[in-house]
Amino acid sequence: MPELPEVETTRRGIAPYLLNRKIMKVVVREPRLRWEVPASLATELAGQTVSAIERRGKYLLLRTRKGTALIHLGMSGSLRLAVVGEPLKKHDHVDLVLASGRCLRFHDPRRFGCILWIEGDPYEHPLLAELGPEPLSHDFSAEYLLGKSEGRTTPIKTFIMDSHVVVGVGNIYANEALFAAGIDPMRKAGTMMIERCESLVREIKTVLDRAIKVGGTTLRDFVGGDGKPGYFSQTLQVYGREGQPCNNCMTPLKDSRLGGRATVYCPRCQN
DNA sequence: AGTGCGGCCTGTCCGC
DNA sequence: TGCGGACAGGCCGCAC
Repeated sequence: MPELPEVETTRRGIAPYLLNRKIMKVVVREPRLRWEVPASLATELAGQTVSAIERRGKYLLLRTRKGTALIHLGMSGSLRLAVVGEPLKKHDHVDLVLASGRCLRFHDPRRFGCILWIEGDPYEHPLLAELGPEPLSHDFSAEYLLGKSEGRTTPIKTFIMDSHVVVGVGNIYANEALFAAGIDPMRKAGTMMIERCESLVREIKTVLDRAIKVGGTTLRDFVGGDGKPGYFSQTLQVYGREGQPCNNCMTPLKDSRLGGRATVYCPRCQN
């Protein structure tokens, strides 16, 4: 389940091996991802040099002069640098082969991820054009959240997980940030006052920031390892702890479902 | 327009 | 021990 910190860690991990390097060949073993891998990916990306590796939300963009490979890791995807000829693991669906003798290997058991080929400005692509601000940017502020949430009746947790509001806040970090901010996940978004917006924005930034820093220590895993940096190394206060005592007040944590997602919170500390 | 839900997938876990 | 079913979740696309 790569969340934004994992995607950013992946970006940093693969960048040194891809930047200004030529993609010699693209091998698609299993095109049936969330969307079919287009034939144009192999025909157009082969022979191109990667000019930049960017991240927008949980999307990675491999930019070339001719176009952009847009990659999403979905729920179970990962990218790693394999040595060409290295035995394939189950669900190694796509290889981007480099001249160095390595290849960027896309692995995704559940196939919720995608790899698309975009020509023209990738940020005008429908998948990217309507996305909300980056959570770690100054555009994501208490004032922004207050304005955006006005009149909205959806629960605040569902709201902050909406990529059109702010990108990159997945279920785990939504639970953690709401606990840290002392906000009830079920609270209607439109009832948030500026002070609550301030603490929620602050905690979202803090939890993501911390996770990226932890991810940075596992960068070496992108070559020869399993390519899966983890948020599990950080202490989770509520996620997966339903029924256990709140670390703040010892009240048993409650769980419910919001938008079909596991939601865990402290009934005493969060309101 | 906003809200909520179905569907895509497979690995893991649980109960029988 | 083996088996089937529930569950997990990002995010689009649809229905209300």
